[in-house]
Amino acid sequence: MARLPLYYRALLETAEHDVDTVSSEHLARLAGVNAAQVRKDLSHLGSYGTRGVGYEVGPLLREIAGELGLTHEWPVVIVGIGNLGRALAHYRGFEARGFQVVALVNNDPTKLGGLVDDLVIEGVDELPRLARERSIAIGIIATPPHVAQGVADALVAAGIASILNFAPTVVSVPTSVSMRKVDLAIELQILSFYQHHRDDPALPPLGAR
Amino acid sequence: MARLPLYYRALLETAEHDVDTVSSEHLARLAGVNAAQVRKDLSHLGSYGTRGVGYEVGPLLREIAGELGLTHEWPVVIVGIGNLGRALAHYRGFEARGFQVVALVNNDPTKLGGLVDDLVIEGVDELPRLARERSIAIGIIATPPHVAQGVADALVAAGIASILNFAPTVVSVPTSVSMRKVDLAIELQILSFYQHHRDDPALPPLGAR
DNA sequence: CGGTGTGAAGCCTTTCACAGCA
DNA sequence: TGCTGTGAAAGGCTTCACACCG
Repeated sequence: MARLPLYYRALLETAEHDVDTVSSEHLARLAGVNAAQVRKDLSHLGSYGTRGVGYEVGPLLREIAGELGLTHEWPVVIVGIGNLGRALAHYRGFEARGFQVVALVNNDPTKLGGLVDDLVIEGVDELPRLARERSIAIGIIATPPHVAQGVADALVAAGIASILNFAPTVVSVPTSVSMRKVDLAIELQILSFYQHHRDDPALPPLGAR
Repeated sequence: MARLPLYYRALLETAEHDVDTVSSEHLARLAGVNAAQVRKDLSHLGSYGTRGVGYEVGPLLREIAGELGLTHEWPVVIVGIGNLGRALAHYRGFEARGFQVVALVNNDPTKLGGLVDDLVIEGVDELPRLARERSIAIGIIATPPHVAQGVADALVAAGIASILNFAPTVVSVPTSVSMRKVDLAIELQILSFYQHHRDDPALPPLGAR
């Protein structure tokens, strides 16, 4: 159900335009997917559509928010306060979507105790306490690759079971933990691959990618 | 072939350890995928393995680098110099992988002409000239969502056919252009979804995700 | 033997097509 | 009539299993 957030965003936009009903086709265009897929996805949530009319924006928004667990704030810790970590700490898009950065962790002694906005940078060994005191459920790894596995282990040991990993390395976690990866260099390499194979007849047309 | 960069990174690591032969199983562990998959993927590049022995690290590395188009530097332009854009401009992981940020673009008049490292921030209308003079093939969009579509159009008009989009909105480009998306809020929402449905028996076990 | 290369099976996701309801 | 909800078909990707080779 990785598409629910897309529908959610699309519905928020339509709600802003004071539209209170959308067809699967309209929603599909906004989310950039197929209309049949929208209907199938939404049917899994129960019947929120009216045949011949479409879906009611308000109720559907509430249903999806509930499904995604967006009815309350999620406290987040960022580990690794380099360029990327600092940028993520400042990123407005998180709070707008219900995620609040409540702790910063970095083991570099020169940064320890420093401030980013109102947050003190703390050591990795403070993770268990921070996680407990601030009810942290999500950790973001923005460290160099060679310490990422250790950080992941520390997050797991602190009871944080959802991890977003920006470090360009393979990190393994217990199956009870969910982890998502964002690897910027790999994204560029994939672009480079297609750029390099432009006009390669053996490749599927670009529209299909 | 979105896994080639993973193999590439894994092979670089083994090369550092002065190992010159790897089995598909070893490579699979390093890349975090299935061994059969490694063999199938690599067989598409031709036969670089020796039965009973494994794959020769050096030749395989060169072959993959060639396939990914990593034999030369790729000049990159970053559009949108907010927190994220600035962090990306500083990000070391790009240059280490053959991508060089050669231009910064931002339309905010208060930032125009400013410097980030040695690069001058230029206006969007300079894109065609920059793309031509600096042979830019890849553009990164790190703007707020409401201007992302316009920026994408400008990139395409400037002849840039590979785009990495960080703006949290759906952007459409001609089928001749390849675009990849990284949406940080959506990644967190997906984590939130699984966190919210933890212990939900209707869901597949976490290991399968 | 050990490990690659690969047909075939299995699985999961997407798309089609249309019945059925407002 | 218009659009949802959904079985069935199609397609793509992953995994298995094993023949074959060094």
